[in-house]
Amino acid sequence: MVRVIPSTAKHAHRDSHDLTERLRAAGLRPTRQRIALAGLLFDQGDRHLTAEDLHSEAARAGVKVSLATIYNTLHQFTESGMLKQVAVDAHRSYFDTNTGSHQHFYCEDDGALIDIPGEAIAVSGLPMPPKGMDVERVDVVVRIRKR
Amino acid sequence: MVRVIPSTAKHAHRDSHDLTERLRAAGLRPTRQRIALAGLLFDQGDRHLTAEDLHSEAARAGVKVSLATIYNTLHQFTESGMLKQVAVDAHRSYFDTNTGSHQHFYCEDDGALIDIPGEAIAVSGLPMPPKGMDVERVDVVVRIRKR
DNA sequence: CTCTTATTTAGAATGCTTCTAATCTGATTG
DNA sequence: CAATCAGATTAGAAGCATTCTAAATAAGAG
Repeated sequence: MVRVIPSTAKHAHRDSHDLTERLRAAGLRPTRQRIALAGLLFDQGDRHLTAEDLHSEAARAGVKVSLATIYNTLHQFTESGMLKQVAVDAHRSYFDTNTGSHQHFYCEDDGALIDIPGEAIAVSGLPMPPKGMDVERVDVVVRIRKR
Repeated sequence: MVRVIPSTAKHAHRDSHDLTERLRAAGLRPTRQRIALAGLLFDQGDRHLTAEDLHSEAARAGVKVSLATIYNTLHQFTESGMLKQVAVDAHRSYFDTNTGSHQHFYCEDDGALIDIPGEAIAVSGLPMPPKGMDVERVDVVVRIRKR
């Protein structure tokens, strides 16, 4: 009986190459840790996760990475525009792999975030920002809870 | 020469009485600490401040209050609707004495918050919340920075 | 005034994040 | 391909805001 090489092997190779290029483009050395974390972050659609989430996910995936590196990497990815940081609650800070313009439902019961597509929503009547200041971005958080 | 009783004395008395009633209405015993903190919080218009801000303000005003009480009080006031908590940044958590519907500019350079009146701004195109959930409130944060 | 219960408090504990200094690795050069 | 060196990673310490704990204090009822 022939053991079929899983197709993920091929993907892993292709992805790893893409990720390497992506890191280089961001001015970051494609190290083992950064490639692994980028794989976890970007290989499964839009995600919202905390530093701790990513750390345990890496552990589960058998990637040995220190918590310090998790933080460094999340911040570097955020600075280079690969991630967006979402401040939703004094207690929880999420990193969002969807860097496009979009907004969130925030469930106060369990802390879950749900994307709201950017096209769906519109904010009107914004006053001018104070003199000498530019608008960086507009965040909308719709706080919801179980009825 | 007659020493005139400062008019603030009269106000202090009136305010203190009002505050006492307000605390009672919220189901909170009007203790020395809560009355003093309520005075600092509500006697000077709309304010955005952190626990640490209030603590040092109390110290400056000669009111002896522990930090634990500051936190307890801020949370109790928030639960009873006298304050609103504003999550704007992973690092800074503000309490807002303006509990009406309004939004904020957030200056990423220095962490300052500036009110945007609720009437000015409108959010349209909000999708329905997931089944069984109610919208609690919609927060808009306009992030600005120096040009 | 006494009793009961809520409140306050100092200080310890927690949790998340950043810092430090040492070690290691990726990339470049000879 | 070995040496080099700046950049990256790491364990653990440190930092900071917040919460917890257990004991002391103060408010309100009777």
